[in-house]
Amino acid sequence: MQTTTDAEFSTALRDAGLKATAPRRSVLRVLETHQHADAAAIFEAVRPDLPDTSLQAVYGVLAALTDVGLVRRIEPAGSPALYERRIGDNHHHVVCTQCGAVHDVDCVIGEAPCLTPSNTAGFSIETADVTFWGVCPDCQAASA
Amino acid sequence: MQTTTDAEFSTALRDAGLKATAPRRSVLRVLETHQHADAAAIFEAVRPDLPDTSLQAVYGVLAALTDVGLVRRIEPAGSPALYERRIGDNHHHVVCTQCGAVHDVDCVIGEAPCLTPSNTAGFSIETADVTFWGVCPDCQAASA
DNA sequence: TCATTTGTTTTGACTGAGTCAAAAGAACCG
DNA sequence: CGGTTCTTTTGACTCAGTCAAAACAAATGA
Repeated sequence: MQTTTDAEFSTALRDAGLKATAPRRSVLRVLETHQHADAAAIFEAVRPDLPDTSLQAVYGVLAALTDVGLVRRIEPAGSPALYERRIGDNHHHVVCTQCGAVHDVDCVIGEAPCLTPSNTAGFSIETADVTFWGVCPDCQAASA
Repeated sequence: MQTTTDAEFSTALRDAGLKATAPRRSVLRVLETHQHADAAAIFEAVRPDLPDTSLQAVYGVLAALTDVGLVRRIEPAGSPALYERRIGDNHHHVVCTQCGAVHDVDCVIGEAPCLTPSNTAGFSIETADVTFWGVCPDCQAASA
């Protein structure tokens, strides 16, 4: 159980130029325990706290937090967008092709892997997404 | 202008275990010239040839072709699925963050880059998607 | 502390992309 | 050429997300 206080969340929000509101604090708190959650899951997790919150509000909060860089949005092919709070360390993700589970994967080689394509077709490259696809330990066990 | 014949497309389809039908040949032909096209664009390109074809048929054809490996499906975050016929060489893609243009990028280093994550969290890794994000030459020129 | 301004959240309608199922039709096999 | 199997068509439907306007709350400064 991590114990970031409401005051700390509020400070983080204000430092990012956002107003500190209950829905935003609540979403940040949910993201401490729910890694790689989609908007619907975050909404469900927030609801006990804030029963009057709507899914659309969660979308709005997530868009605001993503804009200022407090959360990161990932969109694996075939699933809805997922959000995570671990940011700034350029890590990647591995997705289970059977159950859809997502885990973090540290950088492949060195600090900024795969950021040096051989031919860039004239593009100025800014970032790279890397998504690994495989089978998670649970699904491996289930099929054995 | 590439000149794959209908007979050649038919053979390729049958070799893959599919029946050789007009919509499938037509989609394959469209993919020769339209790299990285989405289902709607393919549908439009196919329509002059086959006026009675529906978008749903195109979805069906693309799903069948993807299943047997004749085309590859990519899903950059924020755009609909794109399809391409260049397969089997493990290349990646660079997407323009401004206009959405997609170009191929050859493997970063060696033949199968980024396929060796440092910690796999117990997953058995099968493939890796790499998507680069940047600004294409046209958009660079437009903003200068 | 209160009023004002500005930024958020709520509400509800709407869109885009894609899936699903059943019926009609076309390819392949002998 | 006939029969079986695979495809395509048609149409309804779902899911994820966006958009706009009105109601509301947080920060600012008097």
